[in-house]
Amino acid sequence: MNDKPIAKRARRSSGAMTLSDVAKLAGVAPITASRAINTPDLVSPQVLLKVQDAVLRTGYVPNRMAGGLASSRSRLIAAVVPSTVMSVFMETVESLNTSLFDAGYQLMLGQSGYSAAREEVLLESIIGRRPDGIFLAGILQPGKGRTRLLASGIPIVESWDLTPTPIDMLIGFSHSDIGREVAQYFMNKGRKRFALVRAEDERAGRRATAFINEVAQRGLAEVFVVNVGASRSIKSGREAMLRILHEAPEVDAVFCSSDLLALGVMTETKVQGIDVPERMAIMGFGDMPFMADMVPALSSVRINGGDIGRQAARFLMDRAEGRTVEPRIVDVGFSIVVRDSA
Amino acid sequence: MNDKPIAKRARRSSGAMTLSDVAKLAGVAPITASRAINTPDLVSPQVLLKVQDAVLRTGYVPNRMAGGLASSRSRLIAAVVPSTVMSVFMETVESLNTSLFDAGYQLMLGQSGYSAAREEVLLESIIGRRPDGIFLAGILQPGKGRTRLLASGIPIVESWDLTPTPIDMLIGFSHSDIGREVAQYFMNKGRKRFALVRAEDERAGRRATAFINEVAQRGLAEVFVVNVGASRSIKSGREAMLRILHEAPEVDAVFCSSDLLALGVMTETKVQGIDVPERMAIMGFGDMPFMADMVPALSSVRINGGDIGRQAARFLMDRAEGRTVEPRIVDVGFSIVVRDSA
DNA sequence: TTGAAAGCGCTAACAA
DNA sequence: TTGTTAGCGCTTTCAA
Repeated sequence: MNDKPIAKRARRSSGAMTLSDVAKLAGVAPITASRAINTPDLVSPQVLLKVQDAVLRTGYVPNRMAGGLASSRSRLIAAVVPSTVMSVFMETVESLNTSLFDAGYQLMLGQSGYSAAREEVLLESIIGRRPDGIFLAGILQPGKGRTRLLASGIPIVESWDLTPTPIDMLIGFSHSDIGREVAQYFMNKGRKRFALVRAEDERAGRRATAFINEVAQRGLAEVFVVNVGASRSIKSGREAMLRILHEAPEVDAVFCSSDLLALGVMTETKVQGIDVPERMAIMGFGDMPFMADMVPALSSVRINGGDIGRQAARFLMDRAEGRTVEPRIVDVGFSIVVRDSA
Repeated sequence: MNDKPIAKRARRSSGAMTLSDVAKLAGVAPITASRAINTPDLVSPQVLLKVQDAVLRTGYVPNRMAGGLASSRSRLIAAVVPSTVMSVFMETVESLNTSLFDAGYQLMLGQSGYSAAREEVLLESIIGRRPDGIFLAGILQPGKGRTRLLASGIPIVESWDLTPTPIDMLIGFSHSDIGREVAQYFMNKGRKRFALVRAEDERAGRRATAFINEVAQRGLAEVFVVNVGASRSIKSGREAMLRILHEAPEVDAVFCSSDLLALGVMTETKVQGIDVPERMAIMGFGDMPFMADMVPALSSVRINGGDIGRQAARFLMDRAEGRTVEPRIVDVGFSIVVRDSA
């Protein structure tokens, strides 16, 4: 359907309506049409009407690439997440997207896919779009990507963790605190022998370490750890539970690094006829929306992902619009949601 | 110092490195630097080296807004989905994103949030970015949005459904066929009395209607329908099962409009001590990644979402790069994945 | 193989 | 309140 321009002279217009077309139709200068559209208060009512009419009649949609180039403001925000399917970050992305959209910004989504090399290419291609801000699910480790980001001067929100040295802004929580508090919770409930089912993930590692240390401090037996690698599935959780049952049968409480793993652990206890929580307490991480409705309902560590997204949107837009942001580091905390399983 | 009589205006450069900076450093014209970066084959090896060196030394990242404006090619693809959390579309978005990224495109993500008004604003703001293509999760109903999209001339892929009149390209499957085949499957297994647990959703409606018609054609008792409205949760599924048990206790097979609903239905059967599948067969829709690992494993209708994303990416890029796409309508079909629950 | 010129469509800066 | 002018940073066109 798209016909190529068969012009002899070098016309390379895209063919879409432009601001000049609208201005001509309204009988004003392009800049006046621009004002009528973007800052209607600065324009007389008559002109406003004429321009609005012209916009309607032409079906004009402003070209934001041109606008962005001229104003150095793209009204684009980029978000980088490891994955988008069944990911604990999507609640944050959704609320970020909604907040942004309501304020006239758009969201570009990048997947780093848990690969550092890919992340670096991604970051470069994001910078190329000159977004007004970048949201990172996680903290960027020192390296080329971090250096480039720093050099770009683009407002950045890192998240989902705490560090004294963020690139720019940070909205997160302490993984060590989580590990410690879950261990305390279990011990206060009288649990004696613990297992950890965790994915190969740096943050999960810190929760695990804090959990293990806390248990050690109270002089209880060593924590039995199952590392399921990259596979965060229910299936891995089931296999992990099987290993626990065989290799550390006296375990009476399991802390999992994700809800899906916890669901797998719980599924396997059911299959093996083990009572939850009487014989085995189970705690997940992430509190996916439906964990409350499982039977037994899964206890989990809840992160308010929606809140992180909203705050990130505000930070980023504040900075994009020249306002200063204080504080630059926000700890949103977490909560242990106690349900049937623990 | 300034010997020119005419005062210079304030610069409004963004401050970032530009192609001219690189060109100057390399001792060539900007256009030559551009060629060295974008079409290295058209440039002599010596020039290539000098430019690459200059890029490295300046940390230059091309401004894609400027490039897009000049070339009318944004290398941006937009995707519109109703929701991003626990959504059956995310597998498609993820594969779309990956395919696109590997070919040098980027993805903008829009959420329509099941609201037509919001969708229209979204579509307009998407068009403003002049993306090289748009992916729609679903089929766009006639209206202002559809008209605008048609007028924009942007390549479009609609999906997840079939229609003889797509805006442009279409990758989908038949919801009626699904309803019919699931009914047949149940009946062939000797089931006699059916229930439908469905969300308020047009496509779920068509699956339901086809299911009901097929059952009626075989002269079996009327299908008991529970419409859970907008709430696609496990909780709704549990409540629906409760209603079925009270109001239509002879039901021996349930077809749900989503896996989450099916999971809820299955959870409630367990609570009520009802044998699955002996006494009650359950079939979901969507085949979420972990349904296979539940106990009992949930039977479901599987859509190859990854394939839809990959094909959509190819279609969109083909069109963006001036190739013609045939066929414009692709039926990717579906499969009934038989596991324990049915 | 390289370059000069002329925009792409818009807005910042300045002027009236 | 409205308009003129000059770019934003890049690529297309045309020419050498």
